[in-house]
Amino acid sequence: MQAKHVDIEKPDWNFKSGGIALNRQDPDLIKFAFLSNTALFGQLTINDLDGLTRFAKFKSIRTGKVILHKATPGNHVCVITRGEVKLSAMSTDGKEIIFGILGAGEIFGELSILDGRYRSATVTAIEPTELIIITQRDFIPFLKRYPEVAIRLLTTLATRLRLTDEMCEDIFFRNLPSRLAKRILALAERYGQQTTAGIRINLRLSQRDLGNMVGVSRESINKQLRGWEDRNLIGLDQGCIVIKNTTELKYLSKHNPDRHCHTL
Amino acid sequence: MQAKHVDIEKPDWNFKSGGIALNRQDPDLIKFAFLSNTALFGQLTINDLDGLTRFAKFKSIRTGKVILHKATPGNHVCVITRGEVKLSAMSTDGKEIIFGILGAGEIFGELSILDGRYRSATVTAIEPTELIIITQRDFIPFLKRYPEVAIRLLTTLATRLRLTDEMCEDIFFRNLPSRLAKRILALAERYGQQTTAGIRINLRLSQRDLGNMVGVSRESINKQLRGWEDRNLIGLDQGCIVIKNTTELKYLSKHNPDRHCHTL
DNA sequence: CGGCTGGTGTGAAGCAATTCATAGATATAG
DNA sequence: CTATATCTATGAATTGCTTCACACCAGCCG
Repeated sequence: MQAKHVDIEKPDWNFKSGGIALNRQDPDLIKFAFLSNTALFGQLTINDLDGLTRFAKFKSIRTGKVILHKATPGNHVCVITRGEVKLSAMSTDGKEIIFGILGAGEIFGELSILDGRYRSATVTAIEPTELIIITQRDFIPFLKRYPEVAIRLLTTLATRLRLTDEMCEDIFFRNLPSRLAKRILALAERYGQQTTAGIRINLRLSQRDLGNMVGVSRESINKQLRGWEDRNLIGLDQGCIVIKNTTELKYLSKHNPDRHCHTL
Repeated sequence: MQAKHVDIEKPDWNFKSGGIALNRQDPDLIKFAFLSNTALFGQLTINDLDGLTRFAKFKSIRTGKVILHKATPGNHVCVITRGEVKLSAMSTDGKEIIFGILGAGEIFGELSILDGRYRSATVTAIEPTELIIITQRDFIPFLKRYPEVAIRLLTTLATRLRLTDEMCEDIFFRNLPSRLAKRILALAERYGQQTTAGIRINLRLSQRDLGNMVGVSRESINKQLRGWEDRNLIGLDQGCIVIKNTTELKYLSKHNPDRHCHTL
């Protein structure tokens, strides 16, 4: 049964649960089941979470659909129950930068809730995605009532801050091969699956996406990947990258060469 | 009276206050006087703050001294009561990236407290600086006890996350002139002082520092600044940049040219 | 005081990565 | 089941910025 599609930006949600197997059960129970598995809201009882999810809604998003737009106002946070989303920004001339990818159990949209400013990035589903949407009205009082959740959220933001700091560093300090190798290894850390051929990254990423994650052009990614394929460092399996020589890739990623080393 | 110098990394602080006019008064009162003026701890009473500052220490730092080192463990946060510090990271081959500058009333060192990992950046005093140092042992329980402070800290982190995201965007999307113009205008926003010649940026920054803030070489900064000086967009006053034509600089900063526009 | 260190100023040479151009392969929509 | 995007592939031309090399200047310190 397909969930009714509702535009998240317009607050006319008139359904309580959608697109999930537990469709006909008590919505509060479903919300609890999801949230109690997240790092942020785990360790809380269903009674604790009641105040948080009273006005919460479910929503399903199709691959490729934008969930929220950078530079627009927003007053809700989203918890991902299924799927993957990318956080990104576009330049006026059509270039894109991908800040990161979030998956099940993770939260986004909290920045606008916290500082009242426009959304800092565009969020797009890159897999079929299900969300629980929590309003600011529920969220902030909840943080005040459960300071340990506020502190866990602080930890989450700390982690993200570290990641973007690191992204800046990498762009400054490393060249294309080093950045790309590092990113591929990071992706493998999260989406990698051991196969006979090597570690398969189970995430459909175009070369353009990869370029936007690392800050180089699509063509450069292509040439680098082909180069590595020729050297048998990586391979392709149905559009997914397979790492065949982790050691060498790690070497490339560690090395931050600014000269005095051929980048082959 | 010069405050005794104490190495912050070694926990042998044996003084309670230093280098400030109120030297001989009650240390708790001094701490309160400072903290109640900060965005984070304002609106709290001296009794509220007692639990936070029981083990807090003062410290003064001379210009150029490193306050804490990236990639080292740490279990204290610092509140700046006077001066300016830069957050930065170094590459293996000696390049530096400056993430930002913090001044009086602002806090740093909180990331390691929150996620328990090593310091994410090196912090260096770029002016004579005075700090209140708060231990993790005091800080975390305080956040739990005063959730509104935790939420204000969340807001602070949200702001910083936006800034680093924006930094990544700028490096991806903008070229040197655009980035530099934007940064200079941002500096003017904070350190600018209206003079007859224009807006004077009251902060001693070498061209190298400026380069490290926008991610280009010292030489490139030099050439760009000289170019703008020739066109009378900016001037120099005792090593400080003076903005003479804000309109034009704003135009340059907004324009994110990737071609089809001469960057002179 | 004279030597050293660190900042500024500027051209020439080099290069990593982009842009451009083009073509085939592969999806996705209608 | 075509048609229209979007992705991959690749070589040639271009370029913005870096690196290098050098000269000059100011402040600091033993």
